[in-house]
Amino acid sequence: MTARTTPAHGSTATRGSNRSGVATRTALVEAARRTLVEDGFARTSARSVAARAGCSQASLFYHFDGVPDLLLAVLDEVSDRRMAAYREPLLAARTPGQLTRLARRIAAADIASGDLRVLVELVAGAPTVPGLKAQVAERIARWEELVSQAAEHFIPRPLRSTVRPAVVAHAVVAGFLGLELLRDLRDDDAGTEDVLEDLEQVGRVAGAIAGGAR
Amino acid sequence: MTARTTPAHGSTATRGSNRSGVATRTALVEAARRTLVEDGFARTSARSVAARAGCSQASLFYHFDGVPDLLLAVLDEVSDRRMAAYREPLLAARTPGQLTRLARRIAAADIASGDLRVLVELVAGAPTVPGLKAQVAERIARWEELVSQAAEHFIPRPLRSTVRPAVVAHAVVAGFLGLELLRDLRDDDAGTEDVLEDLEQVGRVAGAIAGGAR
DNA sequence: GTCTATACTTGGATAGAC
DNA sequence: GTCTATCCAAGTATAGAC
Repeated sequence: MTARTTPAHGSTATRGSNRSGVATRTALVEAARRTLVEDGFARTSARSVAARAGCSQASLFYHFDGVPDLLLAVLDEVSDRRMAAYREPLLAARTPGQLTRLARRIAAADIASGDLRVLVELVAGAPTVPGLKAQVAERIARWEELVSQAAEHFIPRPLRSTVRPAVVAHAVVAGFLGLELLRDLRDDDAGTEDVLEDLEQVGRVAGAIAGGAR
Repeated sequence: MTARTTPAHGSTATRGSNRSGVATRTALVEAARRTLVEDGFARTSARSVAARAGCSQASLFYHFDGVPDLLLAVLDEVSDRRMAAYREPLLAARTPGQLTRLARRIAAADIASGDLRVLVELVAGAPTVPGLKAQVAERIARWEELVSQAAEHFIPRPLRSTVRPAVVAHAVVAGFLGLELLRDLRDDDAGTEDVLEDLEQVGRVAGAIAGGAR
């Protein structure tokens, strides 16, 4: 149940001034993403999204099973794009200095693009929408797994039973989400900037101590 | 504008089987708190709260200026109670071991009572409700100040320009909120438990190294 | 103070024309 | 595929009786 709606496209023609079906579908996903970022989960309704996408509500329900289904499509788009961009650099990091610089770069990009906001809105809003919760949890879990793998390179084996990589990853993801949550509350990026700044300083020092500075 | 509604109570009598006005007011605050915890911000409506409080919607609008005003009363109740309970012990902590044990105790209590959930729901939901945002931000700021003061005892002076107490406090608050955000997503406390467990282990070791173990 | 009843608004979702 | 028109549910808020 709740299978993703993917209507068959009989003709691929983009006829005249009307855009094709796929174009409308794409526009809806992008409109929903922007609405989540700019107006928040609560104000992301079929009406508001359709208006931004420049189509009618009915089109939304033609292309998707409902609003939650559309939100899931947004999550997948953001999730896949982030994973593609960050997976390799994260696994390639070897010194604390590299890792913290990378973390800062990722945070800056995710904040500027609104991707982090999309994740926060969905994580915070999903629990009230029956089907969404599990789906969102799965995407977050994938992200935690990646961070966990990256963390393994930085936790000496004898410490791994005390400072477990998976646990560190959970804390890191929670930290990112929490920082974005607070950032929206004060719409002042300074707080997040400062945390990353201090973290990078610490990472730099740790990298130097570890010796393998490059 | 948007001043808190506090109707004058001419007679203090609790007459017959009807509870007094203050009792209804209190019941509404408690009902709103429970609704936030159990159903989330989105489902906390005048209807749902009044039903749980055992009174009519109209009573809610008599005692409060509207739903946001009621939510603010909930925030104050939770905020003040937490501050009263945690202020002294937090400022009294002197070893990392003490601090992490305390942090764990606080987290456990806040999760069990639902207070942390109230904070998360309000921080996440406030931005969409015009008046609420600034008020919630103020309460969170108070909490950050306290944590900042506690953190000063643990950051050696030469390090305080690199690891700024206020920044650490911001990160800590973000971490708590983020962990609770994720906890709700998977309704499985294990993740949070593990983070606090590992943190306490690290704190214990750090406390021993610092020498001042007690 | 508290109630019932009601006016008004917004959102999800579908029918049926084109 | 996309639209307009429409139905229905749920929310905020107020009026007026008691």
